[in-house]
Amino acid sequence: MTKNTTYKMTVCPMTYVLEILGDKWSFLIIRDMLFKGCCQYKQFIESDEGMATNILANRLKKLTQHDLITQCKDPNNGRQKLYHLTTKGLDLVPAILHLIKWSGKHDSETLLSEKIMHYLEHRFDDAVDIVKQEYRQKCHVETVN
Amino acid sequence: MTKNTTYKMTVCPMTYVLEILGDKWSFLIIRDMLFKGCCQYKQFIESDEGMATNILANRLKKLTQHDLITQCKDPNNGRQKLYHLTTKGLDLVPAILHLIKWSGKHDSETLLSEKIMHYLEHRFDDAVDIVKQEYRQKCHVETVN
DNA sequence: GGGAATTACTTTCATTATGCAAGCAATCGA
DNA sequence: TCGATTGCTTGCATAATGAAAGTAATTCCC
Repeated sequence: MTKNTTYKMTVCPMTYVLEILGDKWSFLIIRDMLFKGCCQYKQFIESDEGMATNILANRLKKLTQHDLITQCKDPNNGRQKLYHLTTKGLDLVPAILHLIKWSGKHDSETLLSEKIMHYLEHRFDDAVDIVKQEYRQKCHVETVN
Repeated sequence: MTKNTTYKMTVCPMTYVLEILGDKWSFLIIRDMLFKGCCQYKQFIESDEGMATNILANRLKKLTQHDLITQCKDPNNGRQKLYHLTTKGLDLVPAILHLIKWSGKHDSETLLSEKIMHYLEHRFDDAVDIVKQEYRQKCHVETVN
């Protein structure tokens, strides 16, 4: 199949992803895990956006039920739970980076640095690898320490 | 900047895109425009998902205000309006295709054909081009006829 | 060992969004 | 000119959301 072949993309369902992530908060939770290293309830609450506690609990449960994240007790502090992205969750990285790229391109007040923007535009696949790799390292450090 | 350079992706805002598209319906409207060729109010209403008329009107207005779509009168039928994606709207194609790809991969009941799935996995950039190209052709035909 | 602090929720209740049904105005075809 | 089509808008019942307060389990500190 070459690029010039007419290839009708007719049936393209996306209700599944919208069922799980079709709201304002779910994507932000995953973004905070990826880029801010959030893995505790407290950290999400303290994050910029000001999510209500009940909404956070609701979304963490939903994301867990759909196997995008896992919950486990912090071995060093029984009060705390640790939340981590699963492989299924990490699979969202390309989609999320495209959404971020789009935001950076079309939001005149974006906080996205030109450096990162440039990287997303010219080395997208590398960016995906880096984000995943950094996340896995972060996770490993946090769960082992 | 090579792939091996540690490149911290720390500031990655996506509130802008979620402000506009952070709900169940907005993405579906754009998907219907891209893949089902919907460009009239009626067509969106008749589409699978069963969107309420007030919600549709609300979302079309919002997407228009944010310049993702344009509205114009059908020159051949004054009762009808035609809705079309702008360049800014079409810029969402990569993100949407990744969301569709993710849905196809992780939804056990997906309707996405293996053929398209394979294409999304191995020729993603071509898929983006094809979808955009097909949409532009469709648009041209519809607005000129 | 006991009281205060921390963490992760849950509950309550006011506000907002959604969804269905019906209505309305402009346009068109006969 | 009259009914049908199209693209909305309105009213109202129901569901989701959000702020504030409460709760239970654990840990820290003396």
